[in-house]
Amino acid sequence: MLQSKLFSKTVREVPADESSVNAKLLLRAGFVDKLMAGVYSFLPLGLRVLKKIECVIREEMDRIGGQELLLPAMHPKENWEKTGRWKDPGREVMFQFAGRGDREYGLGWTHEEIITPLVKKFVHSYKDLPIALYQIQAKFRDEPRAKSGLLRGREFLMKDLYSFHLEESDLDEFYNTVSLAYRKIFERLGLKALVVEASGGTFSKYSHEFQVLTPAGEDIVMVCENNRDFVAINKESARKTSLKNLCDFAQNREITDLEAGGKCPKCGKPVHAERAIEVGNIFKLKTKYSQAFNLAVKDAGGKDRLALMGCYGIGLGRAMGSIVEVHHDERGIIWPETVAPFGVHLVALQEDIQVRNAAKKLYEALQKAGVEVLYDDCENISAGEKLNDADLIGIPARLIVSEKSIGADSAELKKRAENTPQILKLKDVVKALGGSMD
RNA sequence: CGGGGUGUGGCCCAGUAGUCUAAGGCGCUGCGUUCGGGACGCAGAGAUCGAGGGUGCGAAUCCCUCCACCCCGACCA
Repeated sequence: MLQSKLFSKTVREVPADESSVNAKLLLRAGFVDKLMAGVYSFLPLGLRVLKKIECVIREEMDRIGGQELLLPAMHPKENWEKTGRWKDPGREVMFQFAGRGDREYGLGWTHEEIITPLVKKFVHSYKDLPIALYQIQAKFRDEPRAKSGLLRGREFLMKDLYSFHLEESDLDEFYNTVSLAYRKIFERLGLKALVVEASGGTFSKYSHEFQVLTPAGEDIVMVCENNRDFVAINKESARKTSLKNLCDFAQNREITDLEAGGKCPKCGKPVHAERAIEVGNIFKLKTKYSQAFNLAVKDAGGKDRLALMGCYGIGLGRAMGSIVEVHHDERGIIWPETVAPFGVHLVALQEDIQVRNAAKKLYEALQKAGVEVLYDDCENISAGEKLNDADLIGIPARLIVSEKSIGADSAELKKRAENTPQILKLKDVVKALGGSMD
């Protein structure tokens, strides 16, 4: 991609009304635009990141046997009346409106009311179970207070997976499988997630949240200092703690009666209170919705049995915002390679014709080699400005071509998070970036 | 929904004891000079001062109502 053709531009001034790190950086760097509180447009740069996140999630969902589908965003009132959620909590969180002939509709803020009757149409026998269906789609929630940039929105992309089982043991096993898949997803996204016991809220009593520790978070989690994930997150304590005897205790403050400094009920070590953002969660719904829609299947003995359900969500925009909260410095974003909008940022530092030619050659060679490259070919822009923009945008690898480097028949390859560049001969650049010349 | 804050060209803002050509910076357009960490000169374009109402000869500025955005709290898969 030629940067001179890129739709969005970086801006120098911090947006007036934003204080969250992710909002400031994503807006300044041109990844997103705010339409209103909690509702954002994803610009070309931001959409690339969102798609990368989507891709990671899709891969892991497919890997555990999930089948992707796409449900409607607009729902008829009737489905929601079946579960009683048109009034409560529908009245608070659901955008509801009337169409032609006063027929009432709502925008989906979750999809149990749609997926359950859908599954009922196709699944009649225990032989059809288990089944796991997921979608990646916009959710709408009339939040009392949208806030913190992408972290809490009124319209946001979410991956929601629903599973259906005959036996409880099968639900339990799949719940576990999803939990492991989620760990993998967040790891791939560059997010160190803590698995936390939580209340099921309006959904169920059985749930776990995947929490990323950050001061930007809105939850407080109580975590045992010997917690496996917590130890892994805090590298310092990891060195001190032996890897044996690790604990798995962590609870959302909403459901715990522990206080900071209290003793872990599992291992007796002190418990810490940490601020965190919930990037994913998993629930066992059991028969709550299969009952409402009478989703029953014949078991091997010919008897009708209600399907057992689980549901599992990840907010993509929230994940993106969380990544920025965790991966940035005073200069800008530092994207993990897995979600960076481009693999490398090629910067031609001067107007000099030799520099231009060398940069253009590199650009073409890299593209040919399958490397995603953003080429800053902008003219009449000072070196400092280009470098600052590159820092802000945060592509993890940067390739600088300049009068200096060209004299040595080389380019500088620099990691976004590091200061010292690696000097490479032009012919070796493509290889260094993981491409090959043919 | 309670509390606090803010609304002035695309962006950041000055101006709020009332005087009408609303200041500056960024960005944008043109010309020239620059070119390794946010360059410079000259010349330009661009504003229903959040909205509606009111009081004045006169309102960005005073009064009333409303709206939006941000933050804290409540709430929250």
